[in-house]
Amino acid sequence: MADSEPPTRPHRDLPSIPAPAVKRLCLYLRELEALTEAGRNTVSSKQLGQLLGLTDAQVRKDLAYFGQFGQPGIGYDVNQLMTELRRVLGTDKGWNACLVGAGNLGRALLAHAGFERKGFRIMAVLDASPRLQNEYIHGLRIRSMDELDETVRELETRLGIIAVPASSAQDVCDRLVAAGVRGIMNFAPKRLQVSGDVSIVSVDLAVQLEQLAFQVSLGRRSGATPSD
Amino acid sequence: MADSEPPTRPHRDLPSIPAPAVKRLCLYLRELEALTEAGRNTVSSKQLGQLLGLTDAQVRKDLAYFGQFGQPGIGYDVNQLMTELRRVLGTDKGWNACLVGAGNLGRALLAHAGFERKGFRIMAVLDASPRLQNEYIHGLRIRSMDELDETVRELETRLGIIAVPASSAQDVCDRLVAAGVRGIMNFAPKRLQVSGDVSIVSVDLAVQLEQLAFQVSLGRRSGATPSD
DNA sequence: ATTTGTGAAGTGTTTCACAGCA
DNA sequence: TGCTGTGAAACACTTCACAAAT
Repeated sequence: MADSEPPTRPHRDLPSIPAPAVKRLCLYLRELEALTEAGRNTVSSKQLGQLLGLTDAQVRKDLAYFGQFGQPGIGYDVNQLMTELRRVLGTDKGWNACLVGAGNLGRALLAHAGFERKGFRIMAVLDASPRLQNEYIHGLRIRSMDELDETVRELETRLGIIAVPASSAQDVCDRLVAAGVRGIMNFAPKRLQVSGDVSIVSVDLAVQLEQLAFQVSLGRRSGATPSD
Repeated sequence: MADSEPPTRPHRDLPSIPAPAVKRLCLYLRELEALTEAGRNTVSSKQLGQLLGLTDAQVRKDLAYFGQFGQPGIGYDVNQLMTELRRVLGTDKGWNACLVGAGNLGRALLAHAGFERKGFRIMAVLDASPRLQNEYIHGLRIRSMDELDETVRELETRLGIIAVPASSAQDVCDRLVAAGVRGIMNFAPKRLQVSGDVSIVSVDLAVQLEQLAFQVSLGRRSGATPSD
Protein backbone atom coordinates (compact mmCIF):
# COMPACT_ATOMS: atom_id res chain seq x y z
CA MET A 1 0.00 0.00 0.00
CA ALA A 2 1.12 3.03 0.52
CA ASP A 3 2.80 1.60 -1.59
CA SER A 4 2.80 -0.15 -4.79
CA GLU A 5 2.17 2.81 -7.01
CA PRO A 6 4.38 4.45 -9.57
CA PRO A 7 6.19 7.51 -8.26
CA THR A 8 4.74 10.78 -9.44
CA ARG A 9 6.47 13.40 -11.52
CA PRO A 10 5.87 17.00 -10.52
CA HIS A 11 6.42 18.25 -14.03
CA ARG A 12 7.84 16.58 -17.03
CA ASP A 13 11.50 15.67 -16.52
CA LEU A 14 11.83 16.76 -12.94
CA PRO A 15 13.06 14.19 -10.46
CA SER A 16 10.18 11.94 -9.54
CA ILE A 17 8.81 12.09 -6.04
CA PRO A 18 8.49 8.90 -3.97
CA ALA A 19 4.86 8.07 -3.25
CA PRO A 20 5.55 7.72 0.50
CA ALA A 21 6.89 11.27 0.52
CA VAL A 22 3.64 12.59 -0.93
CA LYS A 23 1.70 10.89 1.82
CA ARG A 24 3.83 12.52 4.44
CA LEU A 25 3.39 15.94 2.86
CA CYS A 26 -0.25 15.98 3.95
CA LEU A 27 0.80 15.11 7.48
CA TYR A 28 3.37 17.90 7.57
CA LEU A 29 0.66 20.30 6.52
CA ARG A 30 -1.63 19.06 9.25
CA GLU A 31 1.04 19.58 11.91
CA LEU A 32 1.90 23.00 10.54
CA GLU A 33 -1.72 24.03 10.82
CA ALA A 34 -1.69 22.97 14.44
CA LEU A 35 1.58 24.81 15.05
CA THR A 36 0.33 28.05 13.57
CA GLU A 37 -2.76 27.85 15.76
CA ALA A 38 -0.43 27.42 18.70
CA GLY A 39 1.31 30.64 17.68
CA ARG A 40 4.55 29.15 16.40
CA ASN A 41 6.35 30.99 13.62
CA THR A 42 9.20 28.63 12.83
CA VAL A 43 9.84 24.92 13.13
CA SER A 44 12.88 22.73 12.55
CA SER A 45 12.93 19.46 10.67
CA LYS A 46 13.72 17.76 13.96
CA GLN A 47 10.66 19.16 15.71
CA LEU A 48 8.38 18.40 12.79
CA GLY A 49 9.79 14.90 12.66
CA GLN A 50 9.17 14.31 16.34
CA LEU A 51 5.54 15.32 15.97
CA LEU A 52 5.10 12.60 13.36
CA GLY A 53 7.55 9.95 14.47
CA LEU A 54 9.97 10.56 11.62
CA THR A 55 13.66 11.39 11.45
CA ASP A 56 14.78 14.93 10.76
CA ALA A 57 16.59 13.75 7.65
CA GLN A 58 13.36 12.29 6.30
CA VAL A 59 11.55 15.57 6.76
CA ARG A 60 14.27 17.54 5.04
CA LYS A 61 14.48 15.14 2.10
CA ASP A 62 10.74 15.21 1.61
CA LEU A 63 10.54 18.99 1.61
CA ALA A 64 13.60 19.31 -0.59
CA TYR A 65 11.81 17.48 -3.42
CA PHE A 66 9.73 20.59 -3.92
CA GLY A 67 12.18 23.39 -3.29
CA GLN A 68 14.38 25.04 -0.69
CA PHE A 69 12.06 26.34 1.96
CA GLY A 70 14.25 26.34 5.04
CA GLN A 71 16.85 28.61 6.53
CA PRO A 72 20.00 27.10 7.97
CA GLY A 73 20.28 27.78 11.67
CA ILE A 74 16.62 28.77 11.89
CA GLY A 75 14.41 26.09 10.36
CA TYR A 76 11.26 26.58 8.32
CA ASP A 77 8.81 29.47 8.44
CA VAL A 78 5.54 27.83 9.43
CA ASN A 79 3.28 30.05 7.36
CA GLN A 80 5.47 30.04 4.29
CA LEU A 81 5.81 26.28 4.39
CA MET A 82 2.05 25.82 4.76
CA THR A 83 1.50 27.99 1.70
CA GLU A 84 4.09 26.06 -0.28
CA LEU A 85 2.71 22.68 0.70
CA ARG A 86 -0.83 23.72 -0.20
CA ARG A 87 0.41 24.86 -3.57
CA VAL A 88 2.28 21.61 -4.12
CA LEU A 89 -0.71 19.53 -3.09
CA GLY A 90 -3.07 21.62 -5.19
CA THR A 91 -5.29 22.48 -2.24
CA ASP A 92 -4.66 26.22 -2.42
CA LYS A 93 -7.63 26.52 -4.74
CA GLY A 94 -10.96 24.92 -3.88
CA TRP A 95 -12.16 21.51 -5.05
CA ASN A 96 -15.78 20.74 -5.78
CA ALA A 97 -16.96 17.20 -5.27
CA CYS A 98 -20.13 15.26 -5.78
CA LEU A 99 -21.11 12.44 -3.51
CA VAL A 100 -22.83 9.29 -4.69
CA GLY A 101 -24.54 7.29 -1.98
CA ALA A 102 -26.66 8.85 0.76
CA GLY A 103 -26.45 6.01 3.25
CA ASN A 104 -24.89 6.25 6.67
CA LEU A 105 -21.37 6.77 5.42
CA GLY A 106 -22.43 9.24 2.76
CA ARG A 107 -24.28 11.33 5.30
CA ALA A 108 -21.33 11.30 7.66
CA LEU A 109 -19.03 12.48 4.87
CA LEU A 110 -21.45 15.23 3.97
CA ALA A 111 -21.42 16.49 7.55
CA HIS A 112 -17.65 16.06 7.94
CA ALA A 113 -16.33 19.50 8.87
CA GLY A 114 -12.75 18.55 8.04
CA PHE A 115 -13.39 18.64 4.30
CA GLU A 116 -14.59 22.24 4.09
CA ARG A 117 -11.71 23.34 6.28
CA LYS A 118 -9.28 21.90 3.77
CA GLY A 119 -10.95 23.45 0.76
CA PHE A 120 -13.10 20.54 -0.36
CA ARG A 121 -16.77 21.18 -0.97
CA ILE A 122 -19.43 18.59 -1.57
CA MET A 123 -21.77 20.34 -4.00
CA ALA A 124 -24.31 17.59 -4.62
CA VAL A 125 -25.53 14.23 -3.36
CA LEU A 126 -26.96 11.48 -5.52
CA ASP A 127 -28.54 8.16 -4.66
CA ALA A 128 -30.11 5.38 -6.66
CA SER A 129 -32.86 4.69 -4.16
CA PRO A 130 -36.23 6.21 -5.17
CA ARG A 131 -37.12 6.29 -1.48
CA LEU A 132 -34.51 8.97 -0.81
CA GLN A 133 -35.06 11.03 -3.92
CA ASN A 134 -35.68 14.73 -3.34
CA GLU A 135 -35.18 14.35 0.38
CA TYR A 136 -32.88 17.03 1.77
CA ILE A 137 -29.77 16.33 3.82
CA HIS A 138 -27.43 19.03 5.02
CA GLY A 139 -29.18 21.50 2.77
CA LEU A 140 -28.66 19.41 -0.35
CA ARG A 141 -31.44 17.73 -2.31
CA ILE A 142 -30.77 14.07 -2.99
CA ARG A 143 -30.65 13.75 -6.75
CA SER A 144 -31.41 10.73 -8.86
CA MET A 145 -28.66 8.97 -10.76
CA ASP A 146 -30.15 10.28 -14.00
CA GLU A 147 -29.03 13.72 -12.97
CA LEU A 148 -25.38 12.68 -12.59
CA ASP A 149 -24.17 13.99 -15.90
CA GLU A 150 -25.71 17.43 -15.67
CA THR A 151 -24.72 17.70 -12.02
CA VAL A 152 -21.05 17.11 -12.68
CA ARG A 153 -21.06 19.47 -15.63
CA GLU A 154 -23.08 22.30 -14.15
CA LEU A 155 -21.44 22.31 -10.73
CA GLU A 156 -18.01 21.60 -12.19
CA THR A 157 -17.22 18.91 -9.68
CA ARG A 158 -13.77 17.62 -10.50
CA LEU A 159 -13.99 14.98 -7.78
CA GLY A 160 -16.46 12.17 -7.15
CA ILE A 161 -16.94 10.38 -3.85
CA ILE A 162 -18.30 6.85 -3.94
CA ALA A 163 -20.15 5.68 -0.84
CA VAL A 164 -22.30 2.91 -2.30
CA PRO A 165 -22.22 -0.87 -1.87
CA ALA A 166 -19.43 -2.80 -3.58
CA SER A 167 -21.87 -4.27 -6.07
CA SER A 168 -22.66 -0.94 -7.70
CA ALA A 169 -19.32 0.80 -7.14
CA GLN A 170 -17.85 0.03 -10.56
CA ASP A 171 -21.01 1.19 -12.32
CA VAL A 172 -21.06 4.45 -10.39
CA CYS A 173 -17.36 4.87 -11.09
CA ASP A 174 -17.88 4.46 -14.84
CA ARG A 175 -20.66 7.02 -14.82
CA LEU A 176 -18.64 9.53 -12.84
CA VAL A 177 -15.73 9.15 -15.26
CA ALA A 178 -18.05 9.50 -18.24
CA ALA A 179 -19.49 12.64 -16.72
CA GLY A 180 -16.01 14.10 -16.49
CA VAL A 181 -14.70 13.90 -12.93
CA ARG A 182 -10.89 13.79 -12.71
CA GLY A 183 -10.54 12.03 -9.38
CA ILE A 184 -12.50 9.49 -7.37
CA MET A 185 -12.43 8.75 -3.69
CA ASN A 186 -13.81 5.27 -3.18
CA PHE A 187 -15.19 3.89 0.06
CA ALA A 188 -16.61 0.70 -1.41
CA PRO A 189 -14.62 -2.46 -0.66
CA LYS A 190 -13.87 -3.05 -4.31
CA ARG A 191 -10.97 -2.26 -6.59
CA LEU A 192 -12.11 0.10 -9.31
CA GLN A 193 -10.90 -0.05 -12.89
CA VAL A 194 -10.68 3.24 -14.71
CA SER A 195 -9.83 3.94 -18.27
CA GLY A 196 -7.89 7.06 -18.96
CA ASP A 197 -6.74 9.98 -16.98
CA VAL A 198 -8.60 9.61 -13.71
CA SER A 199 -7.01 9.21 -10.28
CA ILE A 200 -8.40 7.01 -7.57
CA VAL A 201 -7.90 6.87 -3.84
CA SER A 202 -9.61 4.03 -2.04
CA VAL A 203 -10.38 3.72 1.64
CA ASP A 204 -11.68 0.36 2.81
CA LEU A 205 -12.57 0.74 6.47
CA ALA A 206 -12.78 -2.99 7.10
CA VAL A 207 -9.30 -3.44 5.64
CA GLN A 208 -7.97 -0.83 8.05
CA LEU A 209 -9.47 -2.74 10.96
CA GLU A 210 -7.87 -5.92 9.66
CA GLN A 211 -4.50 -4.18 9.65
CA LEU A 212 -5.08 -3.24 13.24
CA ALA A 213 -6.09 -6.78 14.18
CA PHE A 214 -2.91 -8.10 12.59
CA GLN A 215 -0.71 -5.70 14.51
CA VAL A 216 -2.42 -6.52 17.78
CA SER A 217 -2.17 -10.26 17.10
CA LEU A 218 1.54 -9.83 16.60
CA GLY A 219 1.91 -8.03 19.89
CA ARG A 220 3.54 -5.14 18.12
CA ARG A 221 4.98 -2.51 20.40
CA SER A 222 3.36 0.81 19.64
CA GLY A 223 2.77 0.46 15.96
CA ALA A 224 2.26 4.05 14.99
CA THR A 225 0.88 4.25 11.48
CA PRO A 226 0.57 7.80 10.23
CA SER A 227 -2.69 7.89 8.30
CA ASP A 228 -3.36 5.39 5.97
CA MET B 1 2.55 5.71 3.14
CA ALA B 2 2.33 2.77 2.98
CA ASP B 3 5.12 3.24 4.53
CA SER B 4 7.20 4.58 7.22
CA GLU B 5 6.70 1.85 9.73
CA PRO B 6 8.97 -0.84 10.99
CA PRO B 7 8.50 -4.23 9.35
CA THR B 8 6.70 -6.72 11.53
CA ARG B 9 8.01 -10.01 12.79
CA PRO B 10 5.58 -12.88 12.77
CA HIS B 11 7.33 -14.66 15.60
CA ARG B 12 10.66 -14.09 17.17
CA ASP B 13 13.51 -14.81 14.74
CA LEU B 14 11.43 -15.46 11.67
CA PRO B 15 12.13 -13.33 8.63
CA SER B 16 10.44 -9.98 9.07
CA ILE B 17 7.53 -9.15 6.82
CA PRO B 18 7.53 -5.91 4.81
CA ALA B 19 4.75 -3.58 5.91
CA PRO B 20 3.48 -3.15 2.33
CA ALA B 21 3.03 -6.91 2.11
CA VAL B 22 0.76 -6.91 5.15
CA LYS B 23 -1.42 -4.25 3.56
CA ARG B 24 -1.79 -6.33 0.45
CA LEU B 25 -2.73 -9.41 2.45
CA CYS B 26 -6.07 -7.82 3.34
CA LEU B 27 -6.69 -7.07 -0.32
CA TYR B 28 -5.94 -10.65 -1.32
CA LEU B 29 -8.45 -11.80 1.24
CA ARG B 30 -11.06 -9.40 -0.11
CA GLU B 31 -10.58 -10.68 -3.65
CA LEU B 32 -10.66 -14.30 -2.49
CA GLU B 33 -13.98 -13.67 -0.77
CA ALA B 34 -15.34 -12.31 -4.03
CA LEU B 35 -13.92 -15.28 -5.96
CA THR B 36 -15.47 -17.84 -3.66
CA GLU B 37 -18.84 -16.11 -4.00
CA ALA B 38 -18.41 -16.38 -7.73
CA GLY B 39 -17.88 -20.12 -7.34
CA ARG B 40 -14.16 -20.27 -8.05
CA ASN B 41 -12.14 -23.01 -6.36
CA THR B 42 -8.60 -22.18 -7.40
CA VAL B 43 -6.74 -19.07 -8.44
CA SER B 44 -3.23 -18.44 -9.72
CA SER B 45 -0.90 -15.71 -8.55
CA LYS B 46 -1.24 -14.15 -11.97
CA GLN B 47 -5.02 -13.95 -11.77
CA LEU B 48 -4.98 -12.62 -8.24
CA GLY B 49 -2.39 -10.08 -9.27
CA GLN B 50 -4.47 -8.89 -12.20
CA LEU B 51 -7.44 -8.28 -9.93
CA LEU B 52 -5.34 -5.94 -7.84
CA GLY B 53 -2.94 -4.46 -10.35
CA LEU B 54 0.06 -6.36 -9.04
CA THR B 55 2.61 -8.67 -10.64
CA ASP B 56 2.33 -12.41 -10.13
CA ALA B 57 5.75 -12.46 -8.51
CA GLN B 58 4.59 -9.93 -5.96
CA VAL B 59 1.62 -12.06 -5.02
CA ARG B 60 3.73 -15.20 -4.64
CA LYS B 61 6.37 -13.43 -2.55
CA ASP B 62 3.75 -11.95 -0.25
CA LEU B 63 2.05 -15.27 0.33
CA ALA B 64 5.35 -17.08 0.75
CA TYR B 65 6.17 -14.98 3.81
CA PHE B 66 3.56 -16.99 5.67
CA GLY B 67 3.89 -20.46 4.29
CA GLN B 68 3.60 -22.60 1.18
CA PHE B 69 -0.03 -22.49 0.20
CA GLY B 70 0.09 -23.10 -3.52
CA GLN B 71 0.39 -26.09 -5.81
CA PRO B 72 2.70 -25.85 -8.83
CA GLY B 73 0.76 -26.17 -12.03
CA ILE B 74 -2.54 -25.49 -10.28
CA GLY B 75 -2.35 -22.36 -8.19
CA TYR B 76 -3.95 -21.69 -4.83
CA ASP B 77 -7.05 -23.25 -3.33
CA VAL B 78 -9.35 -20.30 -2.76
CA ASN B 79 -10.94 -21.58 0.43
CA GLN B 80 -7.74 -22.83 1.97
CA LEU B 81 -5.96 -19.58 1.22
CA MET B 82 -8.81 -17.57 2.74
CA THR B 83 -8.57 -19.61 5.91
CA GLU B 84 -4.81 -19.19 6.06
CA LEU B 85 -4.95 -15.46 5.48
CA ARG B 86 -7.60 -15.00 8.16
CA ARG B 87 -5.44 -16.94 10.57
CA VAL B 88 -2.39 -14.86 9.69
CA LEU B 89 -4.31 -11.61 10.04
CA GLY B 90 -5.88 -12.77 13.28
CA THR B 91 -9.41 -12.29 12.00
CA ASP B 92 -10.39 -15.94 12.29
CA LYS B 93 -11.57 -15.26 15.82
CA GLY B 94 -13.87 -12.34 16.53
CA TRP B 95 -12.76 -8.91 17.73
CA ASN B 96 -14.82 -6.81 20.10
CA ALA B 97 -14.51 -3.05 19.83
CA CYS B 98 -15.85 -0.06 21.64
CA LEU B 99 -16.58 3.15 19.84
CA VAL B 100 -15.97 6.57 21.34
CA GLY B 101 -17.82 9.41 19.66
CA ALA B 102 -21.44 9.20 18.58
CA GLY B 103 -21.36 11.98 15.99
CA ASN B 104 -22.03 11.51 12.32
CA LEU B 105 -18.95 9.46 11.67
CA GLY B 106 -19.41 7.34 14.77
CA ARG B 107 -22.97 6.52 13.80
CA ALA B 108 -21.91 5.61 10.29
CA LEU B 109 -19.25 3.26 11.64
CA LEU B 110 -21.77 1.67 13.96
CA ALA B 111 -24.08 0.95 11.05
CA HIS B 112 -21.26 -0.17 8.75
CA ALA B 113 -22.14 -3.70 7.71
CA GLY B 114 -18.63 -4.44 6.49
CA PHE B 115 -17.26 -4.70 10.01
CA GLU B 116 -19.54 -7.48 11.23
CA ARG B 117 -18.92 -9.42 8.04
CA LYS B 118 -15.20 -9.40 8.79
CA GLY B 119 -15.60 -10.47 12.39
CA PHE B 120 -15.46 -7.08 14.09
CA ARG B 121 -18.18 -6.22 16.51
CA ILE B 122 -18.83 -2.85 18.08
CA MET B 123 -20.10 -3.76 21.55
CA ALA B 124 -20.57 -0.29 23.04
CA VAL B 125 -20.73 3.40 22.17
CA LEU B 126 -19.60 6.22 24.41
CA ASP B 127 -19.85 9.97 24.07
CA ALA B 128 -18.88 12.90 26.24
CA SER B 129 -21.94 14.96 25.40
CA PRO B 130 -24.60 14.85 28.15
CA ARG B 131 -27.18 15.60 25.45
CA LEU B 132 -26.67 12.17 23.90
CA GLN B 133 -26.35 10.17 27.08
CA ASN B 134 -28.63 7.17 27.32
CA GLU B 135 -30.00 7.76 23.86
CA TYR B 136 -30.06 4.54 21.82
CA ILE B 137 -28.45 4.12 18.42
CA HIS B 138 -28.40 0.86 16.55
CA GLY B 139 -29.60 -0.94 19.64
CA LEU B 140 -26.79 0.38 21.80
CA ARG B 141 -27.21 2.83 24.66
CA ILE B 142 -24.82 5.77 24.48
CA ARG B 143 -22.68 5.55 27.60
CA SER B 144 -20.95 8.36 29.43
CA MET B 145 -17.19 8.57 29.44
CA ASP B 146 -17.22 7.62 33.11
CA GLU B 147 -18.31 4.17 32.08
CA LEU B 148 -15.32 3.65 29.80
CA ASP B 149 -13.26 1.57 32.18
CA GLU B 150 -15.95 -0.88 33.17
CA THR B 151 -17.18 -1.10 29.58
CA VAL B 152 -13.81 -2.17 28.21
CA ARG B 153 -13.30 -4.67 31.02
CA GLU B 154 -16.75 -6.19 31.10
CA LEU B 155 -17.24 -6.47 27.37
CA GLU B 156 -13.60 -7.42 26.80
CA THR B 157 -13.17 -5.02 23.92
CA ARG B 158 -9.62 -5.38 22.74
CA LEU B 159 -10.06 -2.58 20.21
CA GLY B 160 -11.09 1.04 20.58
CA ILE B 161 -12.39 3.26 17.78
CA ILE B 162 -11.91 6.99 18.14
CA ALA B 163 -14.40 9.18 16.28
CA VAL B 164 -14.14 12.39 18.28
CA PRO B 165 -12.74 15.83 17.41
CA ALA B 166 -8.96 16.20 17.23
CA SER B 167 -8.95 18.25 20.41
CA SER B 168 -10.08 15.38 22.61
CA ALA B 169 -8.56 12.49 20.67
CA GLN B 170 -5.40 12.16 22.75
CA ASP B 171 -7.38 12.22 25.97
CA VAL B 172 -9.74 9.52 24.74
CA CYS B 173 -6.77 7.53 23.54
CA ASP B 174 -5.09 7.67 26.94
CA ARG B 175 -8.26 6.52 28.65
CA LEU B 176 -8.76 3.65 26.24
CA VAL B 177 -5.20 2.50 26.78
CA ALA B 178 -5.57 2.79 30.55
CA ALA B 179 -8.74 0.73 30.35
CA GLY B 180 -6.82 -1.99 28.55
CA VAL B 181 -7.54 -1.93 24.83
CA ARG B 182 -4.73 -3.38 22.71
CA GLY B 183 -5.42 -1.55 19.47
CA ILE B 184 -6.87 1.80 18.45
CA MET B 185 -8.39 2.88 15.19
CA ASN B 186 -8.25 6.65 15.02
CA PHE B 187 -10.37 8.85 12.78
CA ALA B 188 -9.37 12.14 14.39
CA PRO B 189 -6.93 14.25 12.35
CA LYS B 190 -4.28 14.03 15.03
CA ARG B 191 -1.26 11.83 15.59
CA LEU B 192 -1.73 9.87 18.79
CA GLN B 193 1.05 9.07 21.20
CA VAL B 194 0.80 5.81 23.05
CA SER B 195 2.96 4.42 25.74
CA GLY B 196 3.50 0.69 25.71
CA ASP B 197 2.14 -2.17 23.80
CA VAL B 198 -0.77 -0.68 21.89
CA SER B 199 -1.13 -0.57 18.12
CA ILE B 200 -2.65 2.32 16.25
CA VAL B 201 -4.09 2.67 12.79
CA SER B 202 -5.13 6.15 11.78
CA VAL B 203 -7.44 7.21 8.98
CA ASP B 204 -7.64 10.90 8.24
CA LEU B 205 -10.31 11.37 5.61
CA ALA B 206 -9.24 14.90 4.73
CA VAL B 207 -5.68 13.69 4.18
CA GLN B 208 -6.97 11.07 1.76
CA LEU B 209 -8.79 13.75 -0.20
CA GLU B 210 -5.61 15.82 -0.27
CA GLN B 211 -3.79 12.85 -1.77
CA LEU B 212 -6.43 12.68 -4.44
CA ALA B 213 -6.20 16.39 -5.14
CA PHE B 214 -2.44 16.08 -5.55
CA GLN B 215 -2.75 13.24 -8.01
CA VAL B 216 -5.35 15.08 -10.04
CA SER B 217 -3.27 18.27 -10.02
CA LEU B 218 -0.39 16.29 -11.44
CA GLY B 219 -2.51 14.91 -14.24
CA ARG B 220 -1.63 11.38 -13.21
CA ARG B 221 -2.80 8.73 -15.57
CA SER B 222 -4.97 6.26 -13.73
CA GLY B 223 -3.41 6.36 -10.33
CA ALA B 224 -4.79 3.19 -8.85
CA THR B 225 -4.16 3.16 -5.12
CA PRO B 226 -5.20 -0.08 -3.47
CA SER B 227 -6.70 0.98 -0.15
CA ASP B 228 -4.69 2.69 1.99
C1' DA C 1 2.03 -26.58 -20.49
C1' DT C 2 1.35 -24.30 -16.31
C1' DT C 3 2.42 -22.58 -12.00
C1' DT C 4 4.76 -22.29 -7.50
C1' DG C 5 8.64 -20.83 -4.47
C1' DT C 6 12.90 -18.50 -4.22
C1' DG C 7 17.73 -16.85 -4.72
C1' DA C 8 19.75 -13.04 -7.28
C1' DA C 9 19.41 -8.68 -9.51
C1' DG C 10 17.39 -4.40 -9.88
C1' DT C 11 15.03 -0.48 -8.15
C1' DG C 12 13.34 2.58 -4.67
C1' DT C 13 13.51 4.71 -0.11
C1' DT C 14 15.63 6.02 4.15
C1' DT C 15 19.40 7.16 6.92
C1' DC C 16 23.97 8.89 7.49
C1' DA C 17 27.20 12.36 7.68
C1' DC C 18 28.98 16.52 6.50
C1' DA C 19 29.76 21.03 3.87
C1' DG C 20 27.87 25.44 4.05
C1' DC C 21 25.11 29.04 5.97
C1' DA C 22 22.85 32.03 9.79
C1' DT D 1 26.07 26.60 17.97
C1' DG D 2 22.10 25.10 15.35
C1' DC D 3 20.16 24.04 11.26
C1' DT D 4 19.43 23.05 6.18
C1' DG D 5 20.31 20.62 1.83
C1' DT D 6 22.42 16.77 -0.28
C1' DG D 7 25.61 13.23 -2.08
C1' DA D 8 26.87 8.58 -0.58
C1' DA D 9 25.87 4.45 1.97
C1' DA D 10 22.66 1.44 3.88
C1' DC D 11 18.54 -0.71 3.82
C1' DA D 12 13.96 -2.33 2.01
C1' DC D 13 11.06 -3.78 -1.51
C1' DT D 14 9.96 -5.52 -6.11
C1' DT D 15 10.94 -7.88 -10.21
C1' DC D 16 13.39 -11.31 -12.72
C1' DA D 17 14.32 -15.79 -13.97
C1' DC D 18 14.53 -20.49 -13.28
C1' DA D 19 14.49 -25.19 -10.89
C1' DA D 20 11.05 -28.13 -9.21
C1' DA D 21 6.38 -29.84 -9.12
C1' DT D 22 1.88 -31.14 -11.25
